[in-house]
Order: sequence, then structure tokens, then C-alpha cells
Amino acid sequence: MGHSMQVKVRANADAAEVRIFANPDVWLEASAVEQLHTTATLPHIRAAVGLPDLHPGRGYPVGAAFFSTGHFYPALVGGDIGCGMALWQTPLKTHQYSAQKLEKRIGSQEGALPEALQAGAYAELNGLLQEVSLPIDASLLASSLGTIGGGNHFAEVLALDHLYEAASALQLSAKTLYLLVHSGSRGLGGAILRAHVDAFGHRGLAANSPAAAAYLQQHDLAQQFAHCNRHWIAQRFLHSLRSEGECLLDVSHNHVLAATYQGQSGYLHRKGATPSDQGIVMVPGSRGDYSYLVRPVAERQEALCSLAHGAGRKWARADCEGRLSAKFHASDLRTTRFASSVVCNDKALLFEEAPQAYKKVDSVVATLVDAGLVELIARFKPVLTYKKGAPTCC
DNA sequence: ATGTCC
Repeated sequence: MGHSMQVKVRANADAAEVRIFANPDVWLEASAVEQLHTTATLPHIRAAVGLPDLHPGRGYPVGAAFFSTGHFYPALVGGDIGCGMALWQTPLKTHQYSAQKLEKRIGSQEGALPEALQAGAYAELNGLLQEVSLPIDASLLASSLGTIGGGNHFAEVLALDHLYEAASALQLSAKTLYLLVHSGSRGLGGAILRAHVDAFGHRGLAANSPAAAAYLQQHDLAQQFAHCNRHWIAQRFLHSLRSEGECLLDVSHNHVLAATYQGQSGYLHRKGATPSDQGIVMVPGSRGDYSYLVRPVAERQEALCSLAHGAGRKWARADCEGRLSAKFHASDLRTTRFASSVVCNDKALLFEEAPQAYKKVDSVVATLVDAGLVELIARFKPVLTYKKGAPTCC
């Protein structure tokens, strides 16, 4: 693994610290670095960290964490409040399931949950919805519960490929399949952000204002809904495989929360940044790359207690089809170098999410290891990546 | 990211 380079690029005029973690092998877009610095100059921001998956976003970079005092920025969290990764262990024997068999069993996982799961799912949703007023119709929440969504969201069946020394404390089976779910709060987080931006724009909210309290209440509900969504996505996949599973982790990478940094109390924003203080986490590569289960080493404040949330995009979505269509037909993108299957009925998404559009996960994970942020537990390879099935209606 | 913006 390459030599680590931790770049402390510069301090801004108002003394916000800016740090980027990236070794020389990591693809790093100049525009992403610029976004990180620009965001760091916002009033009240005290520290900004770019993780090795740093890439440009809509105004604010993704793969970054920001600490502020006195005020916080809902716009910095973005629309997919609570988006995160959940990893499940299944009892299914890897050698008994080809990608083709999995694809046949899983079929389409769009639309309403299977009837067998609905009562439990809707009871949980109703429990969440008490007493918080939301800028969205509750019926939409019910219909989106248990759905993956688009963009970079997925559900993936993985096989354990390698165990590292740090695995010894965990009871990981090398012979069974795992299920990784990456999804968020669907329409809810977006509606919360939209309502907030309509009222307040992109400026920060004073920490003790009524508007801040109202936003945080909705934000916390979106976090719970996103968690609940990943749970029921996992349940519906396991149900289709006539199986069950044990949740090993469920960690959000888009949120803002009260925190302290260098003895100051304030707010920690994570925008595509995985917490390093919530136990073991998964750093997924693209659908054509490995994913790593890692243990955060210790509380590392200079990284704002954050890690890369994945490989990170290398190419903008709009560029992918143009770059790849001369060389690859859409059907070529339905299998990977691991001979894993890709279920995706959306042609544009098939190109946008191609492995070539992502950074090499080894460069990202090597940076985290070399910077002393994590130790490796296990490496997984994809067997089937589910992006989007056939439409359920029309 | 998005019951996706016209």
C-alpha cells in the first residue's frame, strides 16, 4: 500500500483549519479541494477535513467533515439526511449461491414491501412519525419505506474474500454471504432541506434559535427514517432469499450533530463522511471493486472523527456515458471483473455507476490505514449488486 | 439525492 500523504493545505484568513487526507495514489479533483476551502471560509466554520474519497458536490464537497461553533449549516448536510451503510451477515452458504441464482431469487425489489413485512414496517414508521411535523405527506413515506432509491444507492450481496489480523475479535464467517445496504431518507430528507432553504437560504442557523431546534428535530427524524429504511430494505432482500440475517453495523454518513473539538463545543457536519467513533464500519468500493470492513483505531480529532464513506466518484455523472459508450455496450456493464452481476434497468444509471467512474478503493483505504485512522478487518468482493429493478407499474 | 426541472 502506498505511502501516506497528509496535506495540511492552508489556514484561511479567519483561521479555519483545512486538512486533506490523501496519499499520492488517490485521485483528487482540484475543484473538490477548492470547494473544501471555499466551504471552510463560511462564517463560524473552525475546521474542515477532506477524506480520501473527497470529490465535488453541488456547491459543497462530498467526502468531507466540517466543525463550526455557534451556528450550523443544514445546506452542508445536503438533501439525503441520514444516508448510510448497513452490513448484515446471512447464514447463506457462499458456495451454494451463484450470481445467477441470487439474481433469480431477488428479482425486482421495487415498490411496496412484500405483504409479510408490511405490518411490522408500517408499525415502526407510525412509531417514528408521532409529534414531529414534516414538510412531506406521510403516505409518501410509507410508500418509499424499504426502497433503495437511485444515484449511488444500492444493495449488494458480498462474499468474504480475505480476513486480516484485526478480525480475530469478531466472529466473521468466511463461508457465508453478507448483505450491504446503502440508502438514505429518500424523499424525506430532501423535503426537509427544501423547506429549510426556502425559509433561510444557505446561511447558518444560530445554534439556540427556534429554527435550529425545528430543523434538528426533523433532521433527527430523517436519520431514524433512513435507518429504518435500510433495515426494511435488508429484510425484503433476506425475505426474497428465504433467509434472515444479523445486522453487524448501521452507520450514517450525512448528518450534523453537537460535538466538541479542541475543547470547544459546536457542531460537526458530515457530508459523505463515516463516523470513526461508532464502532466498525464498511468502506465500500464501486460495484466492480472490493469493499473493506475496518475498525477505527482511536478517536482522531484532527480527522474530525471521520473516515471515507466509500471510494468516492472520479468522474462526474454527466461525463460517464460519453467516456464509456464507445468501448462498452450497456449489457457489458451488467457484469464486473469479479463476474458479479449488476441488476440495473436504468441505462443512464448503469453508466453513471460504472466502476470506472469511481476511485480505486485500495488507494482510499490505504490512505486511512497509513494515516493511522483504521485497521483492516476483512475484504469482501461483490457477488450481486442491485441498483434498480424493473418498474412495478405502468 | 430526488413520487428528479421544464
